[in-house]
Amino acid sequence: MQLYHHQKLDIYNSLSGKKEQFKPINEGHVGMYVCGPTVYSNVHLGNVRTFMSFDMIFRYLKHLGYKVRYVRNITDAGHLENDADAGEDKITKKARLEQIEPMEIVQRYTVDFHNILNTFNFLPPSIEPTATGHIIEQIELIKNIIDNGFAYVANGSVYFDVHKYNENNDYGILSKRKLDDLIHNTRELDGQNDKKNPQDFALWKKAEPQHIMRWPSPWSDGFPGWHLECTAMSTKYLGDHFDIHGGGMDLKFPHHECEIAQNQAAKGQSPVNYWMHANMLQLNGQRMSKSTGNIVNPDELLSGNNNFFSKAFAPSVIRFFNAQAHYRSVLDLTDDGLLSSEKGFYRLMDAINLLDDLKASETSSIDIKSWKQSCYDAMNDDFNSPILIANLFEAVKYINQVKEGSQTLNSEDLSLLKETLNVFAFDVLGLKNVTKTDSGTDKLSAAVDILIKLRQDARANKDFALSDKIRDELAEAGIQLKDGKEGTTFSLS
RNA sequence: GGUGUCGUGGCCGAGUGGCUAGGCUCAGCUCUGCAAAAGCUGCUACAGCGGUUCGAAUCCGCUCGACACCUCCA
Repeated sequence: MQLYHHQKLDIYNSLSGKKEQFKPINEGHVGMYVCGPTVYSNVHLGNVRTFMSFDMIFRYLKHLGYKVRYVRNITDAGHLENDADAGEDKITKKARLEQIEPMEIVQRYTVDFHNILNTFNFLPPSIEPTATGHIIEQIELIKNIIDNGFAYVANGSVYFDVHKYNENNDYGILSKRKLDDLIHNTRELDGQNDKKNPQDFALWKKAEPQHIMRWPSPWSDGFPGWHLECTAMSTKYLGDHFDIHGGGMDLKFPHHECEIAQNQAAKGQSPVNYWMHANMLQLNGQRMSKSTGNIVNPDELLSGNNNFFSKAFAPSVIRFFNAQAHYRSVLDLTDDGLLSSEKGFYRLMDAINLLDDLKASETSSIDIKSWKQSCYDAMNDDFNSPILIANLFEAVKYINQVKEGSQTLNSEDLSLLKETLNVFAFDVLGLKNVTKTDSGTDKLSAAVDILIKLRQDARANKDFALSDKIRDELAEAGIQLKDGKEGTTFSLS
């Protein structure tokens, strides 16, 4: 009996604007697609936040017992930068500047992306397809859309006919826009001469002579339009209709709106049951942006090598910080915020590490079973990780109280508490148990234990000058002693 | 200009038509030789102005403000 049979999960669906009970198309199986990065530069920290949220969602679905196929693509084909650039795409442009092959750029930043995600303890997706590996599928899709009358060829390029589509379909169903409003509010842009209407978007773009990335097609040597790859790859691996599609809030329009239109036009059905959108990450109250300099890269955040933060932060601290906000809320990255999360994170880890030392009693004075269910209730409510964390801190209180002797747990509840904490802190939230003590070596802790013993002896002899000297000098060296009822422990600061 | 999200205590950040979110900070107490750590206690907020209601921070309207999208962006 899998957990999902008795844990009722609600998901906020951007399509309906409501929380809905999650019911997969095939019982026990979940198909989830998340729009991945464009690998033409180092991965953006905001991008990392989005993937971190979906990593947590992936982890929780798996924990519930679902067999999840999680597809997250790599966009390596290059998107049109803008129409004024006459078809030159971002990847080509960067390659030209650095005098190397486009695929060399792609390779470099794909490796960077994976390194960063590994550092943050991400689970790998089930499939990580690349856009360049699915050119044939994209061409086939375009043929379907043309055959069904929703696209037209113009000067070697193919465009999706939004106005035609909107006659019997709702272009704007996801982003809650009206085509009429779009018509009245679209700016005049150059280089759109081939399009019938400015709202139309490219399915295939003819390559200019200087364009290096190009593939043959029935219409021209060129490259696919930038919404098409996700339709091609999601349906190839998850089917024409699948459970969950995720991405950043800013992809809702036009990207995801176009995916719906493409799928509807090519396959006659809307592709996705549950659309999920993660919110933006800000830096000191402002959007991150290269042009204003208000930006920090993931590796700069981890190394402390930046102008925004007072110190380096461990990957798990950043994960914890992220999980303290709901995935649908804007999160503001600040030094104060990270520092306070860091303290809380280590307090949680210290408590978890105390578990093995706790002594079981005959009876329990705390209702661990209902505490455990409240952890599930939090996650079942649209993956509410902040409430989950509030519950984890309840457990911190329990652990410390049992240690102090003001509460008791029997051995059954003690192992249930331990098991549940491990599940949520490590399996679901993806934290790593990096305690301050763990950062030392066995030899260090043996040495500190000797000093602790010497200090005990000094205290027993009322030689407080010596005992305080040991304590204070260790503190100066970054080793903090903690006196408890059961003896003295230490942590590194 | 259009569309959408939102505005919570010293800070961060959940939630919700009547019942303590949680974290960090701060104060007091317990423990301690003194501290630290840990525990306990306290600090009772929901932008402003109207309205609906027995009752609203939670629903509605307006005002102000923030953010996102509308143009590459997670």
